[in-house]
Amino acid sequence: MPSDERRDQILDAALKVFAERGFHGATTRELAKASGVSEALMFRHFPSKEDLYLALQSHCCQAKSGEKAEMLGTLEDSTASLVTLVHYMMAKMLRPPDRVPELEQALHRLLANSFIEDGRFARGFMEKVGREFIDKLEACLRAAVIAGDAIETPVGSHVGAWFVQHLAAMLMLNEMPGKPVVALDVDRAAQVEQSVWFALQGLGVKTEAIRRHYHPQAFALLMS
Amino acid sequence: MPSDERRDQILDAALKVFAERGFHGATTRELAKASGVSEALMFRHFPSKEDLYLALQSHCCQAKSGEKAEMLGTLEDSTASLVTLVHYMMAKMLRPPDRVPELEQALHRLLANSFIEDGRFARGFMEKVGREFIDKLEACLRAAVIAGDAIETPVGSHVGAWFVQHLAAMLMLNEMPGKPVVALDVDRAAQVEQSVWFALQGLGVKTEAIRRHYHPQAFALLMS
DNA sequence: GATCTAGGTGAGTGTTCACTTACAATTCAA
DNA sequence: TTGAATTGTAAGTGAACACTCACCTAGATC
Repeated sequence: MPSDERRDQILDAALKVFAERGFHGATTRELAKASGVSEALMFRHFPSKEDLYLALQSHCCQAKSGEKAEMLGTLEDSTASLVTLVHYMMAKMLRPPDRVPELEQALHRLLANSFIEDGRFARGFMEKVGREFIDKLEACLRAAVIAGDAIETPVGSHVGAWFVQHLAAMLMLNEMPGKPVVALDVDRAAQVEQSVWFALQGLGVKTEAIRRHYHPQAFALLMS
Repeated sequence: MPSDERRDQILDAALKVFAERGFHGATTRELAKASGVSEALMFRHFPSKEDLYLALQSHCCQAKSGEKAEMLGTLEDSTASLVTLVHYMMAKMLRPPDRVPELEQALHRLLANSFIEDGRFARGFMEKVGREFIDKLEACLRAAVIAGDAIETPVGSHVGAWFVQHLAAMLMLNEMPGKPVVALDVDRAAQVEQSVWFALQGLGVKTEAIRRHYHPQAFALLMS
């Protein structure tokens, strides 16, 4: 097999193993076995376990970037888009664990680990991948203010957009162990709906405007 | 030295080491050295590394519980208390790293690790320690609705209270690596202020009521 | 003052770790 | 057909790991 393919194959397998066991918890034997090659070959492609880990991180950054750009590009800057964006974000984060693709789950774990370590991977990832989302959300919020659907508040649009992202991230983190850490006594759909309301209200969107633009059932159908 | 004291001494030292290096990253040699005893003695008190880790988790749960109860008890259920609570929470999470006591920092890291693992520790901790806070916040929110300071929204008071807690947790997590993962271009005080606004608005508190009750500078003086 | 017990340790144990070496198989241009 | 480069591995290596064991020591008990 050509060198690049092998490399990618090793990286793909390593993502799962590192995500499951953490950097120190993963052994080189496991890593090699998971990618179906000998340890020796793995060490030829990546001179050390640490190098493999770092390569994996930049591999993830490149792979994920750009994926969303097209979807975001088709949305105009408006209150309706704002609602769509926020719902999309929350619904994505609150999917039941078996609906989250294995690779995405692994990536989330890697990101969470980075927060506990030096944060470098998470920082790089957020800058490349989170940015587009935040920028769009911000633009839509400003459009909503101009349209009279949202009021000006002391929460800056940029900061507010990040708060929404933070909330979504924590909702996901909460679901990451098999059993949620905090088990709210409402079902998933209601949790999505309420988190969307909370976020939009937090940004200063008027109650009446939310009611006008947000129809959770319609969104649910659209996305399934 | 009596057995219980030694036990506690080992646990205190282990908290820091486990927090810094993670479970797999921490070696028994380090753990013993940090607590100033031989490995042999450590293994007499805790039959395995895993046992030490588990003992540490329940030790933390017990130690922290009850600390806040008195402070919360003195607050009446009102809009003013709601504002106070939310500001207190956000200000606490957004302290500059050097103002966070070492033990608390370590506890936060342990909690974050638990989210990535099976979540059991975090779940136990939230149930014991988070509950009081959430209950109080919920009661205050209901009082605010009755007082006409907040509107009824589709966001349930219990769910809303947890969203506030989630946002606060993520703000902290964001600051956990030395350098914040997402660096917002406003200073800490403004970040606290804006997160309080965001949270209160998210809960449905009216703009006018927030403006009437929330005076960040006054709070800042009060708490320093 | 002999004995017992609980607190304490230096010097290991076998195992597993990240990483290496020596060497075989395949490819492919000259 | 050759031979240099690339792709691959079985079988190691020393170091570090979690954990143990034989043996101290101080002070209470009889």
